[in-house]
Amino acid sequence: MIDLRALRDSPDAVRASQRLRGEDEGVVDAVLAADERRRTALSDFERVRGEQKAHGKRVAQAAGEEKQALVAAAKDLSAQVKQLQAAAAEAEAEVEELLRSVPNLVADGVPPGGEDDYIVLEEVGTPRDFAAEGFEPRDHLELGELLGAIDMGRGAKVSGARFSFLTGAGARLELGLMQYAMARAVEWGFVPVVPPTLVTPQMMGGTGFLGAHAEEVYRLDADDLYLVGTSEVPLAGFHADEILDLRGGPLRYAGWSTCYRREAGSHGKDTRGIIRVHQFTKVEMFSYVPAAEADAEHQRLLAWEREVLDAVEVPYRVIDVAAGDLGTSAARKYDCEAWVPTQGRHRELTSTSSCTTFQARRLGIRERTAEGSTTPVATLNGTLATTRWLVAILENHQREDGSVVVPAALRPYVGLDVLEPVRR
RNA sequence: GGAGGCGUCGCCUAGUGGUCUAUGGCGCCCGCCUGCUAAGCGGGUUUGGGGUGAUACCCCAUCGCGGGUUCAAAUCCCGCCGCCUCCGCCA
Repeated sequence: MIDLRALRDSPDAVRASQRLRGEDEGVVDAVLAADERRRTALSDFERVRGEQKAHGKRVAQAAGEEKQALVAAAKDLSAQVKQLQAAAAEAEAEVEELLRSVPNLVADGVPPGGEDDYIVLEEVGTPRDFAAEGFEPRDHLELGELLGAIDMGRGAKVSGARFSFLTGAGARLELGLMQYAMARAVEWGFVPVVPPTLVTPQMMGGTGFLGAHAEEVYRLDADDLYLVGTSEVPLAGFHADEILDLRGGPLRYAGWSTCYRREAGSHGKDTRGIIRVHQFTKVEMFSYVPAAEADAEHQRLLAWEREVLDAVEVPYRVIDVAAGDLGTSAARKYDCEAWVPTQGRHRELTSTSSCTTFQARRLGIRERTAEGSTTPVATLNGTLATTRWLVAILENHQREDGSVVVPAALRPYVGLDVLEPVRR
């Protein structure tokens, strides 16, 4: 949720942000009008409520007939209070609802436009020239089947489309990758966390996932809980309604979790293999920092992502995501996309978002200021590893015989130097 | 799943319908006093919001959360959540 006071102060900044995102600007005037009504209604209620309280004290001290008369008058006041309170609550709710519908303010410098209007910041590494090496690369699923690592058929049998089994070398590679990412995060000072993956509507809404993309999340109707699509949700909720002490530096957590996504809007897209599945695992970084340090922390998260990408030795590029493709909560987002040889294009492996104070406002996460008051913190998140990374690792490190060389950094965690085809 | 108990400010705690502004202590902050770190004295110390874009002042809400009863609710009633004790069931 954006800052109501900031919207009052500079409505044009909010309008500009909405334009950049391709969203409705009219909401700004609607909020301003609703806020005006809210403040009037609140003043009315508070004035009469004050009268009622003062009157109540006189009732308490009176006795006999005098008391009877005072109670009669109190009934009238009580009726008024009830009505004014309801009106104030309604006005309050209206502002709240409108304000919640506004996505985060886009940061300065974010490229305008939609999904295809990203800016490439940097390209790292060089794709292998398989033609020069004299063989046609196999795609990740073909390799996965050769290696006994990925089983989509049985995934579909047991759970339906877009579900897979990782078996043998596939399971070892996945677990090794996650362990490696987690070990690095711990080395950088992150607190490792295994969070719950079922969360309340408050947490899902507070992190911004029940807005435009609500149809992407699984909901358990019987329990009114949601399955998280990322551990960002429980890691943000971890400190909900708390006042943090950030004088000693940012609070950083690295969550490992299974993630669930309905992929409702992507029918027919990436149906082969494990590029886009309903369930995968992920190691996610999450930082709580003073609002003024958000940009600096964002750069640090990006740098840490790149360290792990470098360690798995796949070519990748860094993009600055355009305004129209930011999530509800993000003010700025950088993605790292790995080269996938058989697709001849880059695919997202990591994504780091600065949510500035947007999530913190909704979730009530503040810090104590030097003056003694409280102020919302900034929250940021970034990917350190996901199941999708297996796609890039398998394809980029394959050999002509179908074996796959495990990146050196992962070998101690995977327990294998080379993944070999299995006999059937 | 069943029975009982509990939930008050950072911590502990008093408070069974109105009696001043929810007690009191610890801790913490400010000041005074004091011949070193102690003691004593005085004041302050939840959070959110409104007046109001204000470090002062005034007001409203806030006693786990949400409803209800009442002129009036921390207090009475209902639902939910959490913790503790016990019972049952289960990996």
